[in-house]
Order: sequence, then C-alpha cells, then structure tokens
Amino acid sequence: MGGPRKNPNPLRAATASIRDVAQLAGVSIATVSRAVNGISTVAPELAERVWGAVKEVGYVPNTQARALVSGRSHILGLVVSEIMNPFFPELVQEFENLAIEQGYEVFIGSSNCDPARTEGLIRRMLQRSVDGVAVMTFDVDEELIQKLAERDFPLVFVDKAPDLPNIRVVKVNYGEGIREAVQHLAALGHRRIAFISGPLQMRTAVARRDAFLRSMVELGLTVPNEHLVEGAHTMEGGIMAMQQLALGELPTAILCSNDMTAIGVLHGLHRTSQVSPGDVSVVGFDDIHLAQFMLPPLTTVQMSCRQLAAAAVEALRAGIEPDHPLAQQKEWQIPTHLVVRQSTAFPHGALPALSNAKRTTRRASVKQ
Amino acid sequence: MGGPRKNPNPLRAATASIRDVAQLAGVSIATVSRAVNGISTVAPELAERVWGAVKEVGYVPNTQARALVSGRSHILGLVVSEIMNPFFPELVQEFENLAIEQGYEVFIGSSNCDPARTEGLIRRMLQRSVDGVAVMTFDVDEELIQKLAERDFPLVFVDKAPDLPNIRVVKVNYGEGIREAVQHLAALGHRRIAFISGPLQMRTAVARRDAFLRSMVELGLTVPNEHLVEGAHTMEGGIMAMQQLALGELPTAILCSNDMTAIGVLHGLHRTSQVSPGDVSVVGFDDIHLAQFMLPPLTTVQMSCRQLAAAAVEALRAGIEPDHPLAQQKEWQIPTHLVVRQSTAFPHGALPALSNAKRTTRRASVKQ
DNA sequence: GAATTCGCGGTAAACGTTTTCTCTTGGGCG
DNA sequence: CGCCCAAGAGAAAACGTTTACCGCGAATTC
Repeated sequence: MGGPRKNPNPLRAATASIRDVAQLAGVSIATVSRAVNGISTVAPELAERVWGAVKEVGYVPNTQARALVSGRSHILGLVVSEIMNPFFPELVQEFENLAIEQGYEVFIGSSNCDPARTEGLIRRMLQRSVDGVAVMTFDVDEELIQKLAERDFPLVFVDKAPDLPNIRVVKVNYGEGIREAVQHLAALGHRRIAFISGPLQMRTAVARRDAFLRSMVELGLTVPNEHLVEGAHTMEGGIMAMQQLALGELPTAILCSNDMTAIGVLHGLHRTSQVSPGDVSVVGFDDIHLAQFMLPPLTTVQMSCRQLAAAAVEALRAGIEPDHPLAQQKEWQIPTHLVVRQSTAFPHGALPALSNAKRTTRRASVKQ
Repeated sequence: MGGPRKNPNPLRAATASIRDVAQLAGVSIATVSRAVNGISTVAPELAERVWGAVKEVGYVPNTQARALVSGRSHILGLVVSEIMNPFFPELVQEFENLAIEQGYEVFIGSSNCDPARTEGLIRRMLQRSVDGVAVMTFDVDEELIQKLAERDFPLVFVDKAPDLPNIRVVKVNYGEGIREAVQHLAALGHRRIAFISGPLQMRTAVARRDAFLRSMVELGLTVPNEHLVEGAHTMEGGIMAMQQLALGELPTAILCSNDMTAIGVLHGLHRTSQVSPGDVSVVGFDDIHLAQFMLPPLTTVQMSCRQLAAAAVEALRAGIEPDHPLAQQKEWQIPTHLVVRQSTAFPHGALPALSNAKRTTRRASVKQ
C-alpha cells in the first residue's frame, strides 16, 4: 500500500498529514514520526529536512490518531464542586495554566455537589479517555470512590482517599490556619466565638469544624451548641446561619467555613439592625480574590489554590507518566495561613492587652 | 484479516471493543456499529441481540477512534475573557450543561483579555479537533478574526463578526436594558448621571457606552466629560474610577459597564467619607449572582447568560451539523433588561413625582 | 414466471498516527 | 579480509471505529 490513496474524503478539512510531510522530505512516515517526537535515532540532517517539510506544509499531528494508538490522550479531567463559587474559577485557572504548560489539555466539570453528576462527569471523561482525573470537590462519597477505584486509572482526591495503587491525595492542613485565626481572635479579646460550618455531609466541612473545636479547647474556650451552626458554603447559607445565630445571644466573633459564607454573614449582620457594623468580627476561609473587596475587607484563612492546583497536577502526572520521579508518592500536603484584614477588631468593652501592637503590625503587612 | 488479533497490548486497559460485542452477538462489527448508532437498516431482533451483548461486555465506544474516522469529535471549544470574573463561570456552567445535553463535550479556555493567549487557545483547541469554537470574550480583535477565518471551521463571536460562511454571531441588545436603567434613574429624579465604561479597546465597552449616551440624549440630559470614565471591568477598576469621579463634583448616580465595576464603586463610595451611603445611586450590568448580595443589593441590567449560552450552542450546532434546520441563520439576538434592587434611590433633595408608586411596584416584584 | 429492485448484513478500506520488526549499510575487531 | 554488531531507516501492523461497496435472498413488477 504505497500507491496513491484511493478516494480521500473531500469534505474533510485539507489539513496536511504525516504522509505529506514524508513525501516532501523524501523519507518514510516512520521517520517523520520519530523526528517530530524527538526520538534520537534519526540522523540530524534527516531530522532537519523533516522539520523543514513540517513547516512548509504546516503539519500538525492529529491528536486523536496519536491517542488512539498510544493509549494516552494528554487530557486531564478536573471536577470541581461548584463553578459558581469564586474559589473554583481561581483553582480552574491555575490548574489549566499548569496543565497546558506541561502539554496537557483539561476537561472541566462542575458537580454541583451531586454525587450522581460527579459520576456522570467522570464516566464521560473516561469515555473521552482522559489520562487521569482530579476530583477537587470536597464532597465525594465513599461508594463513588469505591466504584471508581475498580477501573484503574489515575485519580486524585482532596483530603482523604482509600489507599489504592492508582489513587493519590492532596491533604490540606486546615488546623494550621484555623488555629491562627482562633488565636488571632482570642488575642483581640474575643471569648464567645461561633463557627458556621459547611454542610456536614462534606468530610471537609467536618474537618474544618473539628480543627476549630480543637483550637478553642487548646485556648480553654468553650463553644455552646447554639454557636455551632451548619451552613451551606454559599452566601444564602451564611445569611440563614446568621439569622439562626441572632436568635440567641450573639457571639462577638464568627469564624466561617468558607468566604462565601462569610460574605453572607456580613450581609446578614448588616440586616440585623440590633448590631452595628464592626460589633461582630468575621473570619472567612479560602481567601478568594473577592474577599479583599468586601466591606469591610475580609480577614480570612488562605488556602492557596495555586498550591492546590500544582499539587493536583503533579500528583496526576505521577500517576500517569510511566517513569515519573514521584511515582511512588501517594500524598501531597498544602498549608493554610491567616490573612488579617479589617473584618476583625476588638470586641466591645474588651481592653486590648499587648496584642495591640501585634495586630497593627500584622495589618500593616497586608498589602492593600 | 478475520482471524484472532496477534499481539494485543497487555498494558492497555482491558476495555471491551466493538469486536468483542460482535463476537458475542454473532454478527459483524459493521452491524454492531450500525446498531449502536441507531441506523435503521438493522433488523430489530439483531439490534436487540447486539444491545444485549453491549450490556454484557460493558462496551463503550472509543470516542477517539470514532472521531478519527468520522472527522467529528463532538467537542466544542469555549473561550471566555476572564474566568475570574463571576459572570463567566455562570456562562460556562450554562454552556456546559447545554452542550452535554446535546452530546458534546467542552474545552474551556480563559483568554485573560490577551489576544495572543486567545489565539493559542484556539490553536490548541483546533489541534484537538474541536468541532467549533465559541469565542465569548468581548475583546477579540479584527486581525485575529481574520487569521482564524482562513481555516474554515465553525466559529461563534459575540456582538460583531465579519460576514463569512463559517462565522456566526450572537448580538446582545445593550440599548434596551441601558435605556431602561437611564429612564429608571431619571424617573427617580437623577440628572447628573455618570458612566464608567470598560476598557475602550473592547468593542463591547464602546457599544455599552454609546447606548448610555444615546439614552441620555433621548431624555435631554447632558454628560460632562469628567462623568465619562474608563474603567477595567474589575473591582479594582471600579475603585479607581470612583476615585477619579471624586476629584470633581460627584454625580448623583453612576451607571457601570459591568457588575464587578459596580461592586468596586460601592466599595469606593464607602471609602469616600465625604459621601454617606445611599447618597449616590449605582447601577451595574450583567446581573451576576453576587449582585443581589451586595450591600446594598445592586440594581443592574441583566444579560442572561443562559440565553447567551443557548444562543452560542445553537449557533455552533448550526455550523457543525450538516443538515441543521438553522444552518442558514447567521445572527442570534439576546435582550437585556433592568432589574431594580436597592442600590438606586432618590437623589438628595429631589422630590419624587409619580415615579414613587412605580418604583415600589417594581421593587416588590423582584424576588429576594 | 423472469427480471429488477430493494432491504439487510458482511467484508474490507480508510482515518492518521506509533511502534515493532526487518533490512541495509558501515564500521570495528579479530 | 571477513565477521559481527550497531545504527538508522523503511515496511507494515496495530489502535477502534465508520462507511463504501458488494452479495444474497426476498419482494415487486411487467
């Protein structure tokens, strides 16, 4: 079969194929393939001739054909909980930049916190033969993971995942940042600190709440039940949680499980006319870009989506590429840290001790 | 070549192929293909046998192979300006839902308003042989369009595009909503209304500003030069534009080219201590989800991203699918409408006429 | 009743690559 | 000088589909 092709589909876009390059360069298609892929066994002058031909006909390798035979598509899947939550676009952006940098393309899906939808997304991604999927949803359930683990392909989860050969996990150290936040509030003089969690069926929500409780215990502070409210990681959830808190004696400070909740709380505080702005300190979690533009700018615990994305991409590559240096690593760590802005202040009637100087310094160090 | 395959790659995931189905059902692979694709020429009982075998071996067609031979990948490209601007995640979400519903997958890219990046994105999408690309960036430049138009594949732009066979356009009727906004402000008693535009190299920004100016002229109102400020479609831009406005005599109302700008303006107004909240009315554009959670909730011109996404997907399909009913249509229209919330009020010292009743009615009709 | 179509299903080519195997050629070593 | 080995390049198989083409039996038509 070296003769002219019989009946080339005239409808198809007239894009140059490897054969055109081979013909122009006067070599076989195998040589073109090797040259294009930088395989060293091809003689330098031949490679040069091939590259010349590639340029001339504007050859671009067909990724579908390449994927078909090599079994690798160079596409990564990324599943996020809620694309409408501003944290995730930031994560998506970072993830995409990193992936592209390393020669991958990305399929993005938003699960909307629906396990069935998550499953559908991943199934469709697999059908498109992605090389691996990062499930950064903070809300995966056990049985879905089990189901996914059966077919074996590289998977990356957040926080927790079963110890299986193809599953890797990015662990976020919530305790660190949350402890900083609680200590910050305590240093300002707050004693009655409430916590608005995410939906408690999310493992992540539980982890953040537990980190809060541990930090409070460390400082010898107690948390009455009515100061432990379940939110929804949304603004609406923050508003409703605020209403619930307003039923009893208000805390002097509120720590929120994410920034959207905190924004809702700020909104709710404004509505509750019994309290004047600034009376109640509010701390968020995530440090989304929007946080610094709230009124007042939000003090929050930063979870770097850049680091998160970098860890996820690296973990995926470790699972995908046959001889990746970190192929054996199963766990990546991400720190969290407090960023102090203006939504936290001294509680009414509290006399600041030496924490005053400290606070000023910290605030000064935050770029406006 | 009907015998057993020689040396199947053992590394490859043991996923069933069309051959396994054919063998189990006792038919040829052609019949399986036809049955799976619902081609009517296959006898009902045979089709049933095939489907049984499909279920049994868990056959899933390989999209790469399918794309390779059919020339259609069933992947759509979507390029947005700025994934970090909350409007776009909403658009992405809608677009993705619609695309999936119709059997397509989506590659998403964020251009960050960089034409070079846009070009790179589209080039990479083409390399992945997407069936078409929707460029919803509000900032494409002429020469890029020209360059893209050379290769012919279905493209959809927003607002304006050259009249070429494979290019379709979704036109947003800015005038409508902006006129409503200006009339609303005028009815409240505002006369000095400022406009903060987007970056003026965006054609869209110019279109919105011109719509504003036309509406003002219609009402016999004039706009001094210092009340026409160029922003950046970001919160930072809104804050800076506000600072610029604060240099002269403040307007009583400010219309912004998008919601992020409006949020920045609210922020900036708060900082400007010479003015008390509520003194200056602010109107946004887009109606992002966040808008209703601002303090005060933002009156804004709604551009439905659902309609935008639906139009884009439909326009793409019209260009892709050989006998689509709308194959000849080149233009889709999207309306805009004012949504009144609490960021607009009577200007200081103005006596409301009969507009009072009207306003109350409208506000009551907005769901909280 | 014979000829012609028509419905249906199988065979094989084609899609554009990668990769294995094979062949040629040249050089080093005995 | 001959042999063996290595390097480099080509031939061809394989990847998993779709689809053009062909053949066969049944149905329709004159």
